[in-house]
Amino acid sequence: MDELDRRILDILRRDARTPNTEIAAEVGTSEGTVRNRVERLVDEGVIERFTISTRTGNLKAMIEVTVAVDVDTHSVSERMADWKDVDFVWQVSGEEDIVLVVDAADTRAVNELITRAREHDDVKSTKTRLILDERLG
Amino acid sequence: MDELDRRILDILRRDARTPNTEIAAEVGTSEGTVRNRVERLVDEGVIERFTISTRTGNLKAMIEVTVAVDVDTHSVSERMADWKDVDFVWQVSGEEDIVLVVDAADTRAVNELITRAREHDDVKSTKTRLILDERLG
DNA sequence: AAGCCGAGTTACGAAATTCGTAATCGGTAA
DNA sequence: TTACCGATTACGAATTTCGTAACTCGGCTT
Repeated sequence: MDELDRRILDILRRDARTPNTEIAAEVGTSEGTVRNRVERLVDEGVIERFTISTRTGNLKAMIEVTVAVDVDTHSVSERMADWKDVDFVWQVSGEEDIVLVVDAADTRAVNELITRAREHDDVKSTKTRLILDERLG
Repeated sequence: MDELDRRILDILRRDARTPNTEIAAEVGTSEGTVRNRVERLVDEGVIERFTISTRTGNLKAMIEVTVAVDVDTHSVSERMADWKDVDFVWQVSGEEDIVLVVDAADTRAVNELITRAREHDDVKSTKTRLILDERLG
């Protein structure tokens, strides 16, 4: 993870479809080097995945979930990751245990997710924040 | 935004490098159609950007920030988005006003961000959660 | 009903990119 | 110095993307 890697990552974060040839020109090296390094970064897990950020609905939100103390948060979060409209599931430190980041069509869809979470036996409470504005770093 | 669009988005979310030809085969249409639709989805803003999710450091965290009531959270969050290691800046509803999602090398780097936030005149308080585990939806 | 329009889809050759692989380079240890 | 190893570069082949023109199929007008 040297400076060259970081510059490549910055470019890909901004636009993951940037061709290796163009990245190479920008950072002053060859296509093959960029290709090798990107491949290595993926292998090392630095790049978790190539993906898209979407705004399919009008509404993004964080649903903070508290589960009972004797629960395996790992398996709970694994199941929640499969729920529709869920972008991320984070196990976090702090008052709550799990945070769902969701991107839904409308408030009804968000409410469905909240309900679904609350209906879960292991879930003690939820707290929802609407994401009013998102800025990418 | 029909079923075909949604299937294409699902595939791209899983791997944004999937060739149009492969997507077309999977959803049962032609390369051109996939290309047209992806282009349209980008134009409509449904796809915000092609990007990578990274784990450059060992530590991800959420820094929840409360700012003074008379402050323009918009401009504050805009500046914070430029800070190093910051992936997202969200303006949110709820007790706190802004949430920073950060990906840092170590606790020291996270602490630097917290300090930087707290030194900001407009920031009244911060609350940090470590992200112990991340699962992609 | 015939004709027409437009959005979406398909077809296909050209351009660009990715990929496989072998040669080369640079630094390091023996 | 020599040998060696990982990283980089070079280059032809395979694949993908791109530009564009033809086609399809509803719906609408006359």
